[in-house]
Amino acid sequence: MGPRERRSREREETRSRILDAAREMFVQDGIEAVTMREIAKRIEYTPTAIYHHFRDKQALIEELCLIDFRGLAQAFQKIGRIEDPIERLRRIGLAYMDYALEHPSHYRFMFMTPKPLLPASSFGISDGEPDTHAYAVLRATVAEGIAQGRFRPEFTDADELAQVLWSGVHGIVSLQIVKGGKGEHICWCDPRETGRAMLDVLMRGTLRTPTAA
Amino acid sequence: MGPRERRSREREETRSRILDAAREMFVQDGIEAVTMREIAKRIEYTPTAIYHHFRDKQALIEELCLIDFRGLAQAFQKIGRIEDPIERLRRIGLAYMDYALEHPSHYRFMFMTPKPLLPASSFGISDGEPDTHAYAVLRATVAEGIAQGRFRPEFTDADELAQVLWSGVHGIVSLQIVKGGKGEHICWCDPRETGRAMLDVLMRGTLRTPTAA
DNA sequence: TCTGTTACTTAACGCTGTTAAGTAAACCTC
DNA sequence: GAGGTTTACTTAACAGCGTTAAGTAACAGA
Repeated sequence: MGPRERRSREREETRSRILDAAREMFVQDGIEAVTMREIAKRIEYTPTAIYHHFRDKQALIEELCLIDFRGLAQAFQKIGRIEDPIERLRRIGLAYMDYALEHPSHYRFMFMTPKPLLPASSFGISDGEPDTHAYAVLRATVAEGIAQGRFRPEFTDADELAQVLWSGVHGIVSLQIVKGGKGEHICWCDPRETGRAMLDVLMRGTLRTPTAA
Repeated sequence: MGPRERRSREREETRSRILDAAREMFVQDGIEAVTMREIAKRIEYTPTAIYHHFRDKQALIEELCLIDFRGLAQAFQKIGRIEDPIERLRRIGLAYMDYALEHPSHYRFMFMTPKPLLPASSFGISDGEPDTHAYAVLRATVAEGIAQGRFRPEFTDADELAQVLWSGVHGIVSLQIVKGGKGEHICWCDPRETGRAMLDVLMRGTLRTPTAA
């Protein structure tokens, strides 16, 4: 615990302060309100200082989202203990929608914004990024259901079925995030309700033996 | 046909040239590549000239999208002649997804980007904007199906059911637009295929008498 | 011919993300 | 302990953005 450790600990500390400031602005005012200058001002540094901790703005926000998405990964892990793969799917869907609706800014950045093509496993976690990992969990669960013969016979491709299910819940939350409520003439229903309805529809539409309503 | 008409015709002409230039950049390089300065350069005007035809960038692109979305409205109108509301729903879903996949930039701007709160029927068309109108068509068709007792008894709210169906197809195309193919580790299926699968799932999940596969 | 409107340009403002160059302190080595 | 290197940060600037105030030159109508 010489001065070397202290230095790198201090470095990590300002790094965290940058992330925390960015998070606050990010969730409060949305992604377009996050400017490097304002993040810097909030922590009383110059904008340039941030570039010693993050390659650019994209990388900063990406890391922020990745960190915060670990919450979803943990929720998935807990769900993973449920035996019945179909019940597991249902719970995964609910957890996913809950997370999206509670972190709309994060969700928007991760799943509603095209990335400028990140250089393929840009940092440490390799292909363990939360989104890819989350898809892997979904796909595995779907595959388990297929193997158990729980789905209708036309669903043989785990990727296709997983993507249909993902699209269903993604559709609900993304439409809600971008159009929900506000000035629209459309009378938007409670997303938790339509979300549950969607999940029911997806299940009844894909399962061989429909569960009792 | 005095010089007065000629003047306003000329005005309309440069207005169209702005829209055409913007459209070209918009579909080719995506929304973030559209800068006022480059649009102006392409038609050999100064950036300021554009502001004599459009309030700001948002209004320009909005009008562009609205114009181009008339193609979808026309497709919906043709479909409207089909008698069976369920078959009509299916066709509406297919037309919607086709349009989205053929005009990803337009779609992204219209349904995947939060608007800075347009001042409620900002110009002429009032609440006849294509997106609201398209939803009205969908909702009416759903309501017709409900009235005919075609859906499962738990679906009584036309808005809720319409939003579930819309979310289903929106989920497919929006996920495809933002994540499709590219560098991902996920093995993405052909969106036309997953789209059809989604439509089948939605129908089987909502209809009282499931159609033959 | 005069007057007012119209379509456009020039020049600028304030903002953005980003970077080259400089500084001052802390560290390691001799 | 002196010298040199590394580190964390600042200063100052660049190029680009959307947007606007003010000016200009051509044209329309009286």
